[in-house]
Amino acid sequence: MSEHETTGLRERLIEAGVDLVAEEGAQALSLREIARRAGVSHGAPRRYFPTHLELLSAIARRGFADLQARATAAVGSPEAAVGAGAHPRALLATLAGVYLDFALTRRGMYELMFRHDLLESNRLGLRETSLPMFATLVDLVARARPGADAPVVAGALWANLHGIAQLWGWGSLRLTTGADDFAPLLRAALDAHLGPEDPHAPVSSGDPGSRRSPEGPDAHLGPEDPGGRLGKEGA
Amino acid sequence: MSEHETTGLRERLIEAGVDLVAEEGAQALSLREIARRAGVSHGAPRRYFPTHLELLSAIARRGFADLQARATAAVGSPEAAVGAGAHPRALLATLAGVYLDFALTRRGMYELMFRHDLLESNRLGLRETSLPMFATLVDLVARARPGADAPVVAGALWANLHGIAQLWGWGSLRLTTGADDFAPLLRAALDAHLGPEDPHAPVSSGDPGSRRSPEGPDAHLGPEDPGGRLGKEGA
DNA sequence: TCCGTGCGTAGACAGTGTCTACGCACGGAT
DNA sequence: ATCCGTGCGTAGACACTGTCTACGCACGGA
Repeated sequence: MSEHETTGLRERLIEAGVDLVAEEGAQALSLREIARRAGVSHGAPRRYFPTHLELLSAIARRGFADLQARATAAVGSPEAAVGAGAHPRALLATLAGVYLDFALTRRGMYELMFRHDLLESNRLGLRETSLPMFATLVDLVARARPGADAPVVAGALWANLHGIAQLWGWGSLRLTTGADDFAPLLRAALDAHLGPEDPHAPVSSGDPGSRRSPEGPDAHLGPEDPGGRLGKEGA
Repeated sequence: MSEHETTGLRERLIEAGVDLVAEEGAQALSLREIARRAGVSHGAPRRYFPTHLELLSAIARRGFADLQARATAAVGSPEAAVGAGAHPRALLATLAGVYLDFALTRRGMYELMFRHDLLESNRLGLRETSLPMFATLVDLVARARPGADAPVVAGALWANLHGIAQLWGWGSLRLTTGADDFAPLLRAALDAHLGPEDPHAPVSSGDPGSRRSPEGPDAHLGPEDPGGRLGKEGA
């Protein structure tokens, strides 16, 4: 109650939740703890979020927006990027790297985003928040594999990324594959769904250095970072 | 306290949990509700399971054993099956179908099995319970794609199945792909990781009827059902 | 017969989400 | 200038949860 409370309580609650899930994980997001962090009593959130799930959904929406911002910062608009000479395969590798990097660095937020028992995924446009990123995924897949059923391939690829993120996140894939990095799994998934290597790529076919794009995707979003105001890193 | 309580309380608690998760879902698995179902007081489970997570882990272990039993019932030992003339690609399709069928019919149990925050995944050999099935997966992948890095490809394929199971389970993939069945996604994943179609398959290449194996995997485990004593379907 | 030990009961405690009643301060109308 | 109403946060209650601890009861061996 002492600091700069120029912003409304609703926003403060969401930001407290974003901070809390980043620090303590998804299971620490109790209604009362969020209220404590925001400096209000446990009954206060009810004025803005009638139920616990709605508050968690608002927090998760920030995560979706954050991920979306990172994606567009990395690959930009697909038409513009492809028109500028970028290859869809490389853009997809970058996008997949951004996705896995998000899932494995912001683990609590990613876990919350896919805990559908904690979210009201059906209402409130929460599901629609992840649709634009999937649309760009479909677009890039359609360009990378012109003959295929793009939505199905994109869905299978998304499922593969999600599965790698989760199974790698808690160590199952590290145990079974013996690898100490998720890069080979990502490579395998991309090669599987998009073809082994870009066959008629005029530049990257003879350039082995371009293969490290799935390993170091953050090089694309370091300087600009237009999604900084979403998470806690912008406050 | 009235019925046939010849079995010990430990077993009764696990079976009550298996029933409960099948009927009400994973979030209904409270310690006190399981005790209520077993007809004992809320403090009784503590004698056998020092903490809630250990009881949940025991229940999840039943799920892993159940899935494993269905898998071996469907494809049997890989060496024997392949030796008997079966093709690894078809066996993998059957195995994947069994996996997805399990995940989508026993949804509560599958959710519990991969809620690592509810399980003590690191101890107690719970993680080892899923290793033999992954070993057969690696074996079949090694036979289906001799040149590839089998553990990595098998890991990526497993992640793909897991992702499809989860994303399809709560409707995301149905929304994005527009399909009303997960079969095209499963086809896409198998084609991606194992090659588009078995190139030198002498039988199934011209037989479109063999393609329905991912859609109807239970035909393999109807009669024998060696895993019947695991879940509630055997009691 | 007595004792000890295994096993389940019962109550307490802190914590949770939800609901309800209560205040308090601010702004417009009289 | 006074009064009222309404928005907003407080505080307490309720049922429920997981964990801990003390108790009792029945059964088997000495």
